[in-house]
Amino acid sequence: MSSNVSVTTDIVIFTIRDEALKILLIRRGAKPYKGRWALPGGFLHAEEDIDDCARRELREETGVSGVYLEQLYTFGHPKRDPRGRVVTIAYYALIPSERVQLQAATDAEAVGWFSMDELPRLAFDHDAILTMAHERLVAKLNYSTIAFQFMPEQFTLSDLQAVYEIIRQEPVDKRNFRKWVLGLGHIEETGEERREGTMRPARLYRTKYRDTVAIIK
Amino acid sequence: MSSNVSVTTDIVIFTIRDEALKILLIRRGAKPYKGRWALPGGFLHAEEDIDDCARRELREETGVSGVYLEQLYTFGHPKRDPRGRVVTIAYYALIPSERVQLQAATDAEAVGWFSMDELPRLAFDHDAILTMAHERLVAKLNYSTIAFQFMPEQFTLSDLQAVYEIIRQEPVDKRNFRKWVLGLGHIEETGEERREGTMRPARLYRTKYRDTVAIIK
DNA sequence: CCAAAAGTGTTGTTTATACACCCATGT
DNA sequence: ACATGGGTGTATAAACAACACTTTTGG
Repeated sequence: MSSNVSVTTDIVIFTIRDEALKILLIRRGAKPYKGRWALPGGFLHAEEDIDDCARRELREETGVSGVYLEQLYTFGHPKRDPRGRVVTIAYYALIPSERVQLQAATDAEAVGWFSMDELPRLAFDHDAILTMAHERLVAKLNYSTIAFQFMPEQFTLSDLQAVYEIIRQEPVDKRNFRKWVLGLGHIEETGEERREGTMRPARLYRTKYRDTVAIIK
Repeated sequence: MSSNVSVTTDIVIFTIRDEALKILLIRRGAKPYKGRWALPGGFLHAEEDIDDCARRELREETGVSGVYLEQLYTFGHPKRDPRGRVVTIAYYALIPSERVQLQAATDAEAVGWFSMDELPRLAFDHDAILTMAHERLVAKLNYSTIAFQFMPEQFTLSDLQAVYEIIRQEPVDKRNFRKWVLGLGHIEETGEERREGTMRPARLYRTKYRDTVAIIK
């Protein structure tokens, strides 16, 4: 019952930062693909569930835990890793923008956030993994509450709208958006407001079902 | 680069038969779970792509090839197989009803088609795999042309409607269904008709894009 | 002429889209 | 008083859902 197949998990970590959708990459310090940027990930431990493996890698690379994590797809082309036969179970995670700071928990030199439109060449088949994760995220915007996973505890409707605009790469009508998102019944007013600079304060909202991504419509 | 993890694929094979959605199961002849019904599947070969592994298992168990096959999910709980650490990449396949006959290509005693509502107890975590596959199939009916994969070369609109009714387990309005399915633009008349018994002949259709499952609306 | 499935339109309801002005605040 | 983003409603178009009768055939 042993084999010459190794199993890893790789994680595509998304966040919203500087008004863009960013992905976390790490620079490889060892062969193969030494010096290339790659998705965080690593080998499955002996007695570890695969979800736990992905969570562990996420925590080790970003210091973040308790965020949305979903299995994406399993990649297993025989030649995808020059070292030998490695099957990787790809996950993707969504991190609220506020928590991005915790990235300092890891070796700062070797970690970076990249926009989808300024990606470096990636190690292994990680570009294919990343592309699929991005497609899944864009698709899920339309039929789930996945975007809420990017939000901090409290947020304004404009904050939330910005997430949709950034991921869709196109403007969203303010009134229609508010009608739609309030009609979902998945967020509620906190009663507080955010005062910022010289403008009218914005009402703050929170998600009613913090850890759940619901399928909608 | 070797490990004590084994990798398998398991396949949930759906077809429409006797006016019901059926799943192919095989009876295990060896321990563990000897005598229990299980999903067809088997170990990943050394130089084999994982999709190819699933295709091979499908062919070995049913004699069928060239059908719709899609990766479902990867299951890897450390205790899911009593023999040791086995991660399984689950797939699901859709077989046109006409081709079901080819099942005789395998050991007839040990193979059976089961309806979702009369399933036996299954080996391993195969009930969880099967449940997920079924949910995926039902979900995909609503936003893809996946149901066409159950159809033979030529079929009537009533045949196709029956597939939707069987999977959804509820009646579908004939006029709305026809408007919708013809409006998709994915099927066309063959020009032929099917005469059967003492009733008005039905027009025959074929799918325009035989091997593609399109995402719709 | 009967039985059985094939085929065909209209209406009302819900959902999505387009679009522009007033409000509250800090300086 | 002004600059900035916050907040609000209506009208049109499109998609979806409900619903019943006529047609064609073989016996």
